[in-house]
Amino acid sequence: MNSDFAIGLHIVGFLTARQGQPLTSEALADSYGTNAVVIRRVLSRLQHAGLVETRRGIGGGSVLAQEPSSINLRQVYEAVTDNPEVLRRHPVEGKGVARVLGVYINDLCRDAERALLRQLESVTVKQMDAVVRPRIRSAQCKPKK
Amino acid sequence: MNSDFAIGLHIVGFLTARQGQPLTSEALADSYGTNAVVIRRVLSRLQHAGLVETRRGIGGGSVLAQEPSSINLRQVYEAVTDNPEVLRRHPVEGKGVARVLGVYINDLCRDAERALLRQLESVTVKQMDAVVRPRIRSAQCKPKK
DNA sequence: TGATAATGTAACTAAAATAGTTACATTAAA
DNA sequence: TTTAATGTAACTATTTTAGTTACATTATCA
Repeated sequence: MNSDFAIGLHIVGFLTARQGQPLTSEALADSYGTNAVVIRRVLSRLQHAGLVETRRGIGGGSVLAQEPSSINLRQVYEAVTDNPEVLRRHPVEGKGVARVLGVYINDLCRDAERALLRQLESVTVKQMDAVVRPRIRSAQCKPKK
Repeated sequence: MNSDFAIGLHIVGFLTARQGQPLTSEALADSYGTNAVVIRRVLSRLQHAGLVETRRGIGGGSVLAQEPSSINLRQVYEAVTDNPEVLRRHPVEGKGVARVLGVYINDLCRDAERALLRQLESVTVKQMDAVVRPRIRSAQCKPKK
């Protein structure tokens, strides 16, 4: 697993907090702490999945392409991930015991991953924003006293 | 994620099917299709977790150290894994938005992983064996007709 | 129209993770 | 005491990951 899911959530979360105000890949990169190209590569995937829209040129940048309430975190995960597997598969070219075990183990991995995806699916971007945004405000407006 | 979980399950599954007959790392390696040292490294972890017992010397090898019914697959997973995280964390050294998002995203990853582990926990080695063993037999005694 | 500010993307690099291998010390059984 | 096994360190090759440079493309605006 690479960092693309964390980056994707960062992008989506940040864009949502901005409520339609476009953010540049540069701003996102500064925020996440990486290079703008790394961000653009993830943005490109989010675009293809229809989760984000990007405009070039002066005043350009990215915004969410859908309502935060209609995007769940599994969609983000799948948008940014080539291969959704998080557990390494058992080779299945073997024979006899090896093959039988391989098939069983791989089915099992799929079940476990399904459970993970169900969990991600149960959270929408809107729900994420509802938790995150108030914390951002209170973090920015320095703790009173 | 490396292949250690698949290897660990292979080991445990194979040992269980053997019902107390020790298997050498060489035999396990041939079965999985790797080098015996790779197997021994995983065996070493399974031993430390108390899931497997190994004896050196002639006639040596490994056997299960517990009843198959009292081992679940989460135990195998945790035995062979340094870091049980399957989703890459968000860096959390940032400030403001980055930090708030990071904390939220990491909590979320933990929840998703918990769902995956719960799934693994729900399957015992005995249950695995109950599915796998019959298939091994029928694979060995060539399909009739 | 031309300067500017943004994205898109290929190509390269450094570092880390992964899997495999060799070598050899240790242990236990026959 | 020979033989067959494990334990483990050290090394290598490959792949993955993250980051970077470079530059073409696109859009805005003065």
